[in-house]
Amino acid sequence: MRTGAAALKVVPGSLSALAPVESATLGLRIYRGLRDYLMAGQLHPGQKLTLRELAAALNVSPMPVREAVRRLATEGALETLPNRRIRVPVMTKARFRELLRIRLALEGIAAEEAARRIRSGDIDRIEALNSEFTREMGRRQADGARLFRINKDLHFILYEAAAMPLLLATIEGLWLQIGPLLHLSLRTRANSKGRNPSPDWHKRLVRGLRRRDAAAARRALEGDLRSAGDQILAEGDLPE
Amino acid sequence: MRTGAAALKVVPGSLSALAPVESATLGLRIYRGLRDYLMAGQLHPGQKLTLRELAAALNVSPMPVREAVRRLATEGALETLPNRRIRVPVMTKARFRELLRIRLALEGIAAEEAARRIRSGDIDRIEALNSEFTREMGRRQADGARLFRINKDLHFILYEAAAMPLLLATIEGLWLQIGPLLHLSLRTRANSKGRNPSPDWHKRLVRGLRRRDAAAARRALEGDLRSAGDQILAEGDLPE
DNA sequence: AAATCTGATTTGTGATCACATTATACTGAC
DNA sequence: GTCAGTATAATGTGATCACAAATCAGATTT
Repeated sequence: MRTGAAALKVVPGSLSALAPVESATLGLRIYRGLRDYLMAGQLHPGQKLTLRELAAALNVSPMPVREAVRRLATEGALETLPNRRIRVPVMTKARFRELLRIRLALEGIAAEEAARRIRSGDIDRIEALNSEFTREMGRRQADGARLFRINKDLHFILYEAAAMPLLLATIEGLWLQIGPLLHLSLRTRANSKGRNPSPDWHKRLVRGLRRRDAAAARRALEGDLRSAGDQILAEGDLPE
Repeated sequence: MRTGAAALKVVPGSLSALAPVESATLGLRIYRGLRDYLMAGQLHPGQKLTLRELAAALNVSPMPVREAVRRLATEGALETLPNRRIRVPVMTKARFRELLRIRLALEGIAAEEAARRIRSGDIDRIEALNSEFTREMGRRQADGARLFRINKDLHFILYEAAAMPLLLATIEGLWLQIGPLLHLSLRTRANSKGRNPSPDWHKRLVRGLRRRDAAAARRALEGDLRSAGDQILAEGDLPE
């Protein structure tokens, strides 16, 4: 028997819809919390953290915090300096360009594969999210956090449709590193609306998906990543 | 001051060649040991591990072992089942194909970039390693472990020459997952020598690098990965 | 015989403690 | 003021302990 629930003799159709009892370890929940916090841009680059401080804020012992922090460190979302200090990594232009190049390759694969396998319902969901996205983009005071969330959901519907779990995990790791910056850029881009000469890559993506055109889907996605990346690089906030 | 050594007033040319005192945490050393052990194919897929067992074998407390194991788990080199059990992941054909596709994309980028930046001395080193490789390949009883090590060193000279640290770390993570399998395949391929119609991809790679031809270097590397991958898939040892 | 139950053992997880190392505040000398 | 030196506080690391959950062996029932 694997779990307590599985030990019951399940009569088909009677208990099969039972929600599995959720049990995550403390370390895992703290990891997720910190991850979302980082993605939302709530921790700024260079900021130093301490285990005891985090533990006190979360009301747990330093132990599970240690685990969560070390996991984020191996994913590149945090950094342990040789002095054993923990901090949020600073994004340099070189690091950002490298990240972008890797993303173009991997998310491009995901786009191609998704174009072949995605169900039309998921294309509808992407289209709906894009409507929300452009609507929020058009507002006078666009909500950067909301834009980021919508954009992220939109992209990950695509990536999940590729049905490549290892690729998905790798892409998630990359987003974890660049998330906060995207967050900033979206707000800026929204405020500088009006003179936006770049095509609507999301819309092109949807068209490519509907046609099952893998190459077109990849081109649209690459255009989206590149335009966002160029914008961030052009803003000049990045050191080095 | 960062370290004790740096606190000394270093007279240029007198102490500057002092070897930095090496201090790695226990967890890090255990991680490296387990990683090399996994890469060498000493742990077979599906094998179950326990923290206390490893700790006893290494003569340390379970704590640093826990850290090393969890790090390997986030890198995909180990697996923690929902039952909290730890085991070496089993490689399925689907997972292997996905891995190969990601490797083609990322190691292809590294090959291109390396072709532009590599110094001729490193090309010589690659050429020398390839000589060793073909020599070992030609022996009656080829040493699979040695073949794997030579092949790995050869590839990583290339990847380091690309000077993309993030890309390098990602590629290392991928090798960590396929390492054991390559290990097996190389032995098999060496034993089935004679009827080997595939071109010498390593040699083509060296030629491409000398010509600074990024496209040729990528093609050669892709050919190498594909031929090794096809061989492993054809052997049929992989489940599912 | 095969399946179910039950108790003992072992597992990973989290808390607490000890310690070497590092950062920080403080002092005094020039 | 600026810098070297020192003492105090705080940090990450690793060991040890406690505990719930999982595993396994043997007993019992169907």
